[in-house]
Amino acid sequence: MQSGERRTTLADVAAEAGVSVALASIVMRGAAGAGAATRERVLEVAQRLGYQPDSRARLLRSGRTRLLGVVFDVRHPFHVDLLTGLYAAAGEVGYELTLSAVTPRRDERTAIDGLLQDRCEALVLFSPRSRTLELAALAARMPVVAMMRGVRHRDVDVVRTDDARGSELAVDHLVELGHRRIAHIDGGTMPGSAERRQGYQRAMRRHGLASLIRIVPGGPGEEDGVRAAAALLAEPPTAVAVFNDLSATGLLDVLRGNGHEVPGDISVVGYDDSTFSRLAHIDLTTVAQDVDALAGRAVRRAVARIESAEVEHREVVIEPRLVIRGTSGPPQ
Amino acid sequence: MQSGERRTTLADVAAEAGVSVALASIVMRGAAGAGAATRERVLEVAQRLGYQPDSRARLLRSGRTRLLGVVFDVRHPFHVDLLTGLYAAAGEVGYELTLSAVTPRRDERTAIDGLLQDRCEALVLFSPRSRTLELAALAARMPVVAMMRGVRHRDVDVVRTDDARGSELAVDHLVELGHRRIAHIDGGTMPGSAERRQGYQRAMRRHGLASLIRIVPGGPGEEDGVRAAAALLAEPPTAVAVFNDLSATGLLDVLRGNGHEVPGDISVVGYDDSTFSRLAHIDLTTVAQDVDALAGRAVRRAVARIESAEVEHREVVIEPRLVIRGTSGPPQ
DNA sequence: TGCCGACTCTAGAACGTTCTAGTGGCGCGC
DNA sequence: GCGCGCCACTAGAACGTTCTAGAGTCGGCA
Repeated sequence: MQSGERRTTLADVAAEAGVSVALASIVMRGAAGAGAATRERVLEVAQRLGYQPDSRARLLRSGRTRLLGVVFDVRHPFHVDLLTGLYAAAGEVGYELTLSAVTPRRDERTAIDGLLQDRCEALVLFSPRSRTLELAALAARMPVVAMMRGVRHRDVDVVRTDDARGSELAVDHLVELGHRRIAHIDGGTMPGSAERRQGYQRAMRRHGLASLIRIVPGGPGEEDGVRAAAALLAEPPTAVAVFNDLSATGLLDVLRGNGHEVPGDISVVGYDDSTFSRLAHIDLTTVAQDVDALAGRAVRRAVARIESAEVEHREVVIEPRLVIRGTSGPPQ
Repeated sequence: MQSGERRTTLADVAAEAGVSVALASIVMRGAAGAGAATRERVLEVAQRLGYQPDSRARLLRSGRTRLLGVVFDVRHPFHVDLLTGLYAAAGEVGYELTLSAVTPRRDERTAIDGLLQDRCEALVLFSPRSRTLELAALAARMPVVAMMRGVRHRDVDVVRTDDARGSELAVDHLVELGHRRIAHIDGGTMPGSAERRQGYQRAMRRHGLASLIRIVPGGPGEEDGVRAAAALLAEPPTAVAVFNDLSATGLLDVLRGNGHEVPGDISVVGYDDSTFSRLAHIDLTTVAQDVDALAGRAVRRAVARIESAEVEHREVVIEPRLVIRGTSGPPQ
């Protein structure tokens, strides 16, 4: 049905309105240089014919796409939360987003390649797993903003939460409640894992608890929390700061399943403040990343690079915030 | 930095390889009509110059985009799960996906408009909230596949789970366990809500429990489950079939908070088998939608319409499957 | 009256690709 | 030795826009 009739083009509108294509273009773009009467007439005709500009042709000619490519991972609840902020931030500066998802069956390389063909003007990567070298190669071609991960390369911009500080907030909170034997389940090879681990260590030392430092290998998924819980329970601490909310959920489950009260016997603090951690049913004390700040800074940074403005600092670090809910309390 | 040097185009490759642009195009597309030696040489040059085809120009000329537009809602965990399947299904038939998200601050209309400019060849809408009339208007322009929602219009294709059957599965399971006083928390105005409600009613009648039918108004979110729980607890049933997993989670929380054992005092069955319902911590008995089947059928249907193949049935209905986990058991 | 500037409008090139319609050369069969 | 078909390849138009350069018109002012 739609295959037969060609879509209406600018030429159709121009012909119908009795003006040149160029003038019709001017009107459609809202550019200066068209009389009021003509403008109105062209718009009326466009409306009537159901004209929709062809962004491909438009962008082919103008060389600009005003498109930001975003790579996110469907498995990270936090990524999905962040998308909301990113759409809003991009809209404010007149840019569009084009999304490419990493899924269990679609890796980051594929996701990025998909975007490159779209000719977006900058790349925003959520927690990229790619090696610094690969990111640098990308950055040589177009502005690249890495989020939630530090990248040591002068061409790659970074917008992230102060993860070390986040971990410290968690530990400070637990110490304040009276805990001393506080363990940390880390994020394995995930971006941000090292920082959160170091923040934990630093805070423990600051509180004179260096000898009680205990780090259990973990990862980003619920199953990682489950596995870490097993290791932990041989000699249970009174509190645990976990790499992220998902892993914390896995831990919580094992704890409760084994008859440990939370927070009565053990307090648990997550990281990310993902939507599901807010579920009253989980009610997880957690370290919140400031979604709007992260999104806003990332977009503004990408745009600044596109428009080749001077940029002050390559790395933007956002303060985290502790959200106290039901899984943390004083030790017995 | 990237602004100075123009990106390498097909003409550059052709010049460097000493062939015409047309021939270079043939090689890059892998089309027939180029000698083996030439083919190899052109590919080598393209590789060396880091040539990336410009999809805009390519598609502008060929009129094809091989692009499927997908509208999903970041708030629905199930949508995100479904994306995984959709990417895989699209890849198999040589199509790409372009995503547009609905967020709390970006409505469906905006999401769809964004895609229209991308010139995708068909639209796949996850649980669309738009009125049938609007969907029909879209469908007049391009193939439209509505997922997880029935649409009564001959131009709109539908791929959905047999939601009535899903509800029946839930009720059958509960009856089999010995329950009789089974309530239903519905999904309000959500797509699929009416079908799931009717399935519940039908199953109750089939089991001779017509007089015990009890429908509590709900919705898709956790907060809807919380609200419904309040209404329910005035006179608690022994089991509840809930519109979806998120709402069920809200219900679960209130039940446990009020000292009701699950499944001891009350059994709860959700719907969707979203990733988080699998969290051991929630461990929700639920009705699973077949993600791969849904995704596969939706993509194949969209492609069939694009290539204007004859299509047998406008509506594809997938069988749901009951997943028994820890929130359902026999009544006391 | 003549000139200038402002304003509205237009013709045609350009963007990077694909597609159509060829050209030229070579081998083969008669 | 000629015609034919096939293969490798090419020139140039086409896609739907935007942009550049310039043309025409009109009013105001010296």
